[in-house]
Amino acid sequence: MGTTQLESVPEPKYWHLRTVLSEALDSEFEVGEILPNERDLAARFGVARATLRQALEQLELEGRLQRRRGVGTTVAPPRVGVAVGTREHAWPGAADDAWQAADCHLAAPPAAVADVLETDRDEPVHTVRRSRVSHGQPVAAELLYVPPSSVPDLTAIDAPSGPARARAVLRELQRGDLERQESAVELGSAGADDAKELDRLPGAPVLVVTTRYLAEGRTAALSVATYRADTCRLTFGDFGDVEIHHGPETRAS
Amino acid sequence: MGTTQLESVPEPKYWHLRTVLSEALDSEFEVGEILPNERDLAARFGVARATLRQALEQLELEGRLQRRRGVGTTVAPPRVGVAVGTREHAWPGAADDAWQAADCHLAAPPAAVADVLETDRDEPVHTVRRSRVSHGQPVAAELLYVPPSSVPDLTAIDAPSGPARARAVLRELQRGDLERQESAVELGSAGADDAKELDRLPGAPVLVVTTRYLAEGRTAALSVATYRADTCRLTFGDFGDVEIHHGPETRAS
DNA sequence: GAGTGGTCTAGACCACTTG
DNA sequence: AAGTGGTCTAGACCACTCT
Repeated sequence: MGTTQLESVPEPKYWHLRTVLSEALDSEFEVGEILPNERDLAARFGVARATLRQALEQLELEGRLQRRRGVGTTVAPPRVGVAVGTREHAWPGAADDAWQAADCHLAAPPAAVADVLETDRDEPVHTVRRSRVSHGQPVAAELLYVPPSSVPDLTAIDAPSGPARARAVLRELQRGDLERQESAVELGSAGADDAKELDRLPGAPVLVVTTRYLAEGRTAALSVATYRADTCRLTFGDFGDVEIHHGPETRAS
Repeated sequence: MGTTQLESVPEPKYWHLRTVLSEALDSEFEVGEILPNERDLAARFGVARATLRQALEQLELEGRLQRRRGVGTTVAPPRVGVAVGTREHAWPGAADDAWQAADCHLAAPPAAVADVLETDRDEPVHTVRRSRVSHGQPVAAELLYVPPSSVPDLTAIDAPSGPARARAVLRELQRGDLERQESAVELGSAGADDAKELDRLPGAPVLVVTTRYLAEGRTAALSVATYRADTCRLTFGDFGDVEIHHGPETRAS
């Protein structure tokens, strides 16, 4: 008698809300459109703001919504496909790659990285910081670890750090005939530094792509890249412009 | 002057808590060990339970903790590497694959799937449901869509559905000389059905792997698999037993 | 300064597992 | 029955972005 009708199955309110909102997004909203604010929405659905927020968080995780403090909640565009497994787009130093070298310095890497690179734990390696932009939005932040032995011809003349140095390291690495790469993808949360670079809050979900580049049977470099999980769909192979997944309801029968 | 000291940088409490707990997990806890319950932990740190829970949720997202209703919170083992991009483990119908065919029926797929398969939207396709188990734990649930044209020699004699039928479809698909596959990975949340199969609650974070199998230049089958994001690290290539990422703090310098 | 989302609280009740 | 994590509430205040 109050709003609509009681559920015999005690489905959580926030989950039901998520479904209702998801359908509303499909039928009644355009990409980029601004939703009513959280207090209004909560009142409209007769729930506490915390409950409404739980539903919005789900939808944001699924890439359906975008929320910005001080601004509002907008309908997100479909996720952009980001090529991760191809030589053209992802190999360090490729000509037309979408990466922008930001900085480089020589330092001892984390122990786990040194183990993979098979260097001594306190041996300094070139550490290149890059960021990747797609459609005008920052989508990834990367740290690339390059042992000096992988770039033997690197001249020590230039500035020891800075973007120019980063490009030089990448160029030399590219000359070393990279054979293949092995990648792993897992879920993580953005640290304070990554969050700032990705224009997100700390703790934002990211897809962590760890890639090992192999040359002549050994590990020539190691990359740890964090991609914005809300806006990115990582593609391996040429799975470029296909869009399939759109929430759990995809699998009707 | 109450507990410890005020932060000049207004770092959120839950984020600080996450860091403190993360370090405690590294130094003071063993894998599988049970943490104190949420009410005790919240009291110990002098925060509301909701705030404590926010920190625990982060850690669970990062694969550090495992929480089960009615039981408690335990320290999670390192994520298991799950091969996704190799012929041996991931191709449908491979001999030693880790998949277990659960069911199969003939039905019209979602419109987006039909578009990729280049079939008519109301043309029924074989829909195989499989689940993947690793180390005794369910890690993935998959729906595999196979157009009848990809399995021309499939006999219509056997039962039209059920595990046996599923295996028959996979076997015939395998005979069709799959050439290569293209995959995409994105973050999603488990629907009610997937959640149950993965032993999680609805809305649990999952890595959605969409794979297109190609044979003779056309799409022979399409797979949509949801992997538990908390326990899985997806590997492409032979990136098997390497473990690197361990929270945002990995990138010390 | 007004309006937005982000954080935090203190409490309640529910669903589930286990002894 | 007791103990756990999961859901929900009603309110407060903060950080941020706009105008």
